[in-house]
Amino acid sequence: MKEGPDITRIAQLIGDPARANMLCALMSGKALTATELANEAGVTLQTTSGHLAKMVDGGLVASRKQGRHKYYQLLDDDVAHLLENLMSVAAQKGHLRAQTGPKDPELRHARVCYDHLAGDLGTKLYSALIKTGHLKEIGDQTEITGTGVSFFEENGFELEALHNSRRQLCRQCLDWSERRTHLAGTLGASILRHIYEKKWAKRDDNSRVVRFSKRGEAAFMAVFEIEL
Amino acid sequence: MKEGPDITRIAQLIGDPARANMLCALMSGKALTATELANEAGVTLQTTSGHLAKMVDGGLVASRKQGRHKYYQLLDDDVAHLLENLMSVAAQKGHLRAQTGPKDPELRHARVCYDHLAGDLGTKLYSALIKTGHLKEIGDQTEITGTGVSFFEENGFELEALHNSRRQLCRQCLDWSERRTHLAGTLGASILRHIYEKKWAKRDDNSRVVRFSKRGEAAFMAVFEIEL
DNA sequence: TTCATAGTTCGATCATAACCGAACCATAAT
DNA sequence: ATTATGGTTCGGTTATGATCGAACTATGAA
Repeated sequence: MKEGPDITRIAQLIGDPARANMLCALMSGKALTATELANEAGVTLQTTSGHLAKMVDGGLVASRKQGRHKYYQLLDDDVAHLLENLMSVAAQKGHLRAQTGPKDPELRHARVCYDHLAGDLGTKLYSALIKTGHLKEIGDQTEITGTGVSFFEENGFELEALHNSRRQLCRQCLDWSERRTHLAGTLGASILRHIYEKKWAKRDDNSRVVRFSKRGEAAFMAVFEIEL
Repeated sequence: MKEGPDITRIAQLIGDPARANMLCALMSGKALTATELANEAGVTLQTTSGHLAKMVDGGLVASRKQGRHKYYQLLDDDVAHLLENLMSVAAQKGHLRAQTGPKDPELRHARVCYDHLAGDLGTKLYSALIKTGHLKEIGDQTEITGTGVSFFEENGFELEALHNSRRQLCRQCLDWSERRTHLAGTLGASILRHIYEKKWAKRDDNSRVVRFSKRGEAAFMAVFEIEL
């Protein structure tokens, strides 16, 4: 047999604890420096440098030099999608971390998944968009509807620009904590940006947590007609 | 950070060459014995036994005893999906295998990709379905059209049942040999079953090769209006 | 210039785990 | 019963690669 692309290399890269921690940190969508990633992974800078070189070589992360800092980020959203998929399978098989972090409940409530919203609120947003008819599912694919176009444009989204992107507008992403779908793609990313712009929520600096204010969450729920 | 499910274990399991080969072999959907998997992986039976125990423990494969044989298969289609995803990223990043096998030409012509047709014929089938207007591409997604529905139903496909499946109807799958798209999803699987039922081709027992008869291939090309 | 910070490269150490030989258990055929 | 086949367990070997200390380069600040 032995045909097909060689998955060993990619899986091996992800399968090291230090590198896996770095990749999870990069799932925040933020570009991080080598030093920051070293802290995340709990290894020295030398070790980190070696790991990052391997991941750049393997096509998982991209680097960008800025002054005397070197910023690293996930190469593209296919890599992000793969990682979330891995998390989903891992969660399903019960491979949770030995010690759950203090932020675990917050993460399950609302977190960043690369560049869009995930967690309880993310899945609820998705359901609401389907229920109000702004999006519709065709098989496992999701598309925007006529009323959806009006809705988003009335709320200041520039769909034209989103449509012209190389990336797809709507994409389903499996949520590891909820085991349900949330919305990825340029529209998903755009909604998260909208949330920040409206100051409904802001990001936690050292985690994937998206922290809504009380009023922000209420406004968010109201605009997108999300039910409890 | 260090929150969320632990992806290390799963990735580590996949990231070993012997285990990756076994998992790829199991992507054929068939249940295989430990001995068969040992041959696939090119390691002794003892080593294989150890690998399989780890993968069962890790939730990637399931075993079933039958007489003095023990059959192994992928645990569920989430695992298959994850592997597909990994292959797609690997192919995209150019991680192909070093040595090509003896059946390589046949594999490149027509082979099974989990449960659907891949290779030269697979990609040509896909192009033909687009060209005849039975499927249409919307960004990175593919959908069936009105004429497509008629076409498949006239040819005995039960689209209703396919639509109701949890899996998606049409899905693009990147072909490693052709570097082009072929059709996956329930429709893709259904077409492959159709090919077997019409006896246009049959599977090679020890590989993913799909071997068309001369007349079978001609009939296949004619029905789907595939051009050379 | 001098110093400090960010990151890389090199070499040595060390732990993990893949591997196989050999012995073992389980099922089936003779 | 005896033999053959399929699979597991155990122990020892070996290779890979993660790790860090130390020395190095590069950029920026004083």
